[in-house]
Amino acid sequence: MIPLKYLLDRKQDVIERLKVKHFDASEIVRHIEELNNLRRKTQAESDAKQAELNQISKEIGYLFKQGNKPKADELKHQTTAIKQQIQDLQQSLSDIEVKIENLLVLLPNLPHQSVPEGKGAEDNLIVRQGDIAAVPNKGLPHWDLAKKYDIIDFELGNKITGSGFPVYKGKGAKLQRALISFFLDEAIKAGFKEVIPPFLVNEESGFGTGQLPDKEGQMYFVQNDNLYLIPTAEVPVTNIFRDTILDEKDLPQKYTAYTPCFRREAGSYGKDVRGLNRLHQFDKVEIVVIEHPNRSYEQLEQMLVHAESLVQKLQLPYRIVKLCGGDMSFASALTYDIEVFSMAQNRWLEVSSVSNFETFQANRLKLRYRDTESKKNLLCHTLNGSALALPRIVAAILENNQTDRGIKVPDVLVPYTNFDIIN
RNA sequence: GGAGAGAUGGCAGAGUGGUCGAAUGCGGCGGUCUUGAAAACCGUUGUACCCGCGAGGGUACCGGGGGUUCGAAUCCCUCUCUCUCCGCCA
Repeated sequence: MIPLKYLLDRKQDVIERLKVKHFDASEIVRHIEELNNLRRKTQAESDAKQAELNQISKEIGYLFKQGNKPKADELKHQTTAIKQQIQDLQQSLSDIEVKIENLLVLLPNLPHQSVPEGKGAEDNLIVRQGDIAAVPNKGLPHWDLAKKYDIIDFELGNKITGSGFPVYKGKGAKLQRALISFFLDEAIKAGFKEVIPPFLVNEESGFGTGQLPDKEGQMYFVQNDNLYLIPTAEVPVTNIFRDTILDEKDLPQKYTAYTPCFRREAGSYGKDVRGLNRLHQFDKVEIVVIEHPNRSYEQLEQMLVHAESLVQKLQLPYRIVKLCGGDMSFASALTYDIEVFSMAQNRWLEVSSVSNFETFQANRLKLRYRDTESKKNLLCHTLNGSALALPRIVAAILENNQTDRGIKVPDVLVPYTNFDIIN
């Protein structure tokens, strides 16, 4: 959510920048400005009436002490009308505030200056690309390999739960565990603190990171207890810092967490959902950083380098793209995707998304730091990235490492799996 | 799940209807003293919003929401959470 003050201080700039995300904000901004003027006027009136009532109440107390009951009773009568006025003003004030809030949440985050123009994925900017020459020419897609070596059972998952909930078996299960441990260990080496958060969150947390109110349909909801299954560790981990004021010297806060992720993925179909490409439940190691606004873009680059180092160590062919305005998420100011190439599917698979949200989440979270110089509480910047999501990494490993003898396990994983071939 | 107790500022902890945004202690910050540090002493120390160029003024907030009252941290209702005991349980 864009902070109200920021928005009103630079209306024209906001409207211009949101055009990069193909969002026309002019009507909403105009409406918000109107409502805000009304809000200020209403609060001023309400405060004045309150002050008046407080004054009278003090006098009544004083008169009672003096035993001047008649005078006190006389004053009491005056308060009836004032109280009614206050109640009415308070009611309009809260109505106005709700209206402003409802409009503010409609505005996507402002894209960073460097975000390229564009409609969709085809307009993303390729930042750098690894070597894909070494990728074997042809081979089986991972869903065939999974069956051949009996390591991932999609049918069985269908029976137990439904599509998109695979069962990992034998070396397939061990490979999951190995990847999780490897990713966590690498994150810890890079200075991230490991946490295991809850896998269900309440409504406040969903709102804090921006899943609620309008991406409700993407999350599984437990009605009896009013809880949501997390779609990513970003939600519980970032919410560690909800309603928090940090010391400036405590920035950055760098966290990593492994969690399963649950996504309803309503509306997906076709080749996108084949095999491991898009699941309802999958595993991911996430990195989350709370950073000083002056350093958040530097931090974003470091996080990208960290995620990139993982695909390098796994020796997977990859590229990094900077998302264009049309392909970016609602809450992000700048996003890099890391994609690995699968020759068997002949396509790029997104395995990581690293974003800077600037103050967009922090504003909702009320996550601030105390500025040493001004002594003011200012909004932090929040960032997060996958490091990494497992399913497509597994898909790429299976597809790109297939040999006549079986699937070759990447060297860095062997200490974790204790086997070097899946056959 | 049943019974009881509780929730106050960064922390501890007083406050049971009026001058309480809240005693006191600790912590933090600034200063005096000191070669330096500690101790001691003095001062200062919550958040948000509104008005104002500013100085400054106003309003709200004592777990959340609602109520009683001229006036609520204090009384009532309700929700949430914590603790103790009992039950159940990996």
